[in-house]
Amino acid sequence: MGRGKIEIKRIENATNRQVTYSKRRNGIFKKAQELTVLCDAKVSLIMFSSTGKFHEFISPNISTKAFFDLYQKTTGTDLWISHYEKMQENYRRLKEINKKSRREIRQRMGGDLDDLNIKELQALEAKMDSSLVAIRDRKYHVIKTQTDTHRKKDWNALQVRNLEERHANLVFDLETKLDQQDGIVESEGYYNEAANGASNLHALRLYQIHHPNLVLHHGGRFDSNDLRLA
Amino acid sequence: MGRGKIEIKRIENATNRQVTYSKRRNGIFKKAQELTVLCDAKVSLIMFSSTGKFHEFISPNISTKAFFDLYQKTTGTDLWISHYEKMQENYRRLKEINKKSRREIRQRMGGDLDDLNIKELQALEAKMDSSLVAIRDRKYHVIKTQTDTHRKKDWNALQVRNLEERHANLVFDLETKLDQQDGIVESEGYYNEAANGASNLHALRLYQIHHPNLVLHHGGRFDSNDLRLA
DNA sequence: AACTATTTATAAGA
DNA sequence: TTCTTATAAATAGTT
Repeated sequence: MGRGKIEIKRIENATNRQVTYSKRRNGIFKKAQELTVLCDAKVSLIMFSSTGKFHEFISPNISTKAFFDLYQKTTGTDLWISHYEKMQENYRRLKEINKKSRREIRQRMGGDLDDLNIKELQALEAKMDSSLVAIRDRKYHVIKTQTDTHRKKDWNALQVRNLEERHANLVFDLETKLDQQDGIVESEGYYNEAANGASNLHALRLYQIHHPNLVLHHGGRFDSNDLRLA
Repeated sequence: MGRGKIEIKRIENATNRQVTYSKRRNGIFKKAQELTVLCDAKVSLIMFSSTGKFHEFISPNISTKAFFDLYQKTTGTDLWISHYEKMQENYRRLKEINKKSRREIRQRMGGDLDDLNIKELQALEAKMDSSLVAIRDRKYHVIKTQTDTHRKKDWNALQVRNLEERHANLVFDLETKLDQQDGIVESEGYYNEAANGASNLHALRLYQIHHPNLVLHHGGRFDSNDLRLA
């Protein structure tokens, strides 16, 4: 439609191409606008020229975000899935770690012991015992370094400690005889994984670059109210 | 452009509207296609009719996903951010819970005790003690219910147990005297939060609905190769 | 950015 | 729907 018929192929002359782009862009935006109004349709028309200039038309009755949601819902496509999957994977990992931690705590609290065998129970007991010693050590340290107003309590505490020490030795001797196995269940290895999960997440942050040549046709108008640069 | 000029306003007759939509849709798709080729532009044209029928044209030299990435990059908009933020919030929460769990375990292992006061140390010790009792109970239970081939071990274990029981009582008595406080630090409250975090995440799963009236114009063609229903 | 000869799109009718 | 065709609209080439 013009002085002569043209073949639909890339216009090699850059100036001509730019001029044609500009003319036809207005034409297609007008068409989109008319379609929106005449047929009560929702239309999203986004284009980038060969020089990277951006233009958009979107029906006034919908936002770009809503349009996308509708698009994804309709097509069954999920444009976010790759991002989501990475994050969900990290989340899943963290949950797993959490579950293990909670279980470990429960066991150390004396619950959730039903599916441990003797070997495991003994290992757990040994750990607990040594931990208790450490906690008591710390407690006595704190008590000892307190002011003289607590002297009496210190004495009591030391009494407990001596008793416990003697007892611990006794237990140890008996346990040594009892034990037939060697290894101790190691269950802290997964903490490193947690740290990795966190740093991977960081890489998911989306960039936010503003393009200087931004040109917007916004819905419902084709007159000079459009925002234009260049 | 037709037998008569028309006013650009919603066509009230549904049949006419549908017919016009159909004709003009073809027209605008052709225009988009020509623009793509003539001007070497990237074009995304998505539309939904008033009856919800979906049609799309996208330039053959780009995917919808890539188009969107380009769109976001160019406009500085981030259509995913709200989804991301929710997930990040959950992730952050889970990490916090995890940190607490790990700290609690470390404390129960006898580490990380430096910033606990006497009160807290005593509470921790009490917990550990009762946990140890539970673990031992379980161990003896397992031992007792084992076959007769382990009878000798059982006997040893019982010896340990008796000793420990007597000792535990002794400790308890002394501790009772020593303690001045009443409450016990409760530190399991956040497990509930963990459960909530997980279920919130669940709600983030994206729906995947395939629309039965799906119609696709895919890039670069306007002949009968298009997939069409309806 | 305008002009205008021509092509193209399409409204109405079949 | 699809085709036909008179007419409106878009635009290629020109100024």
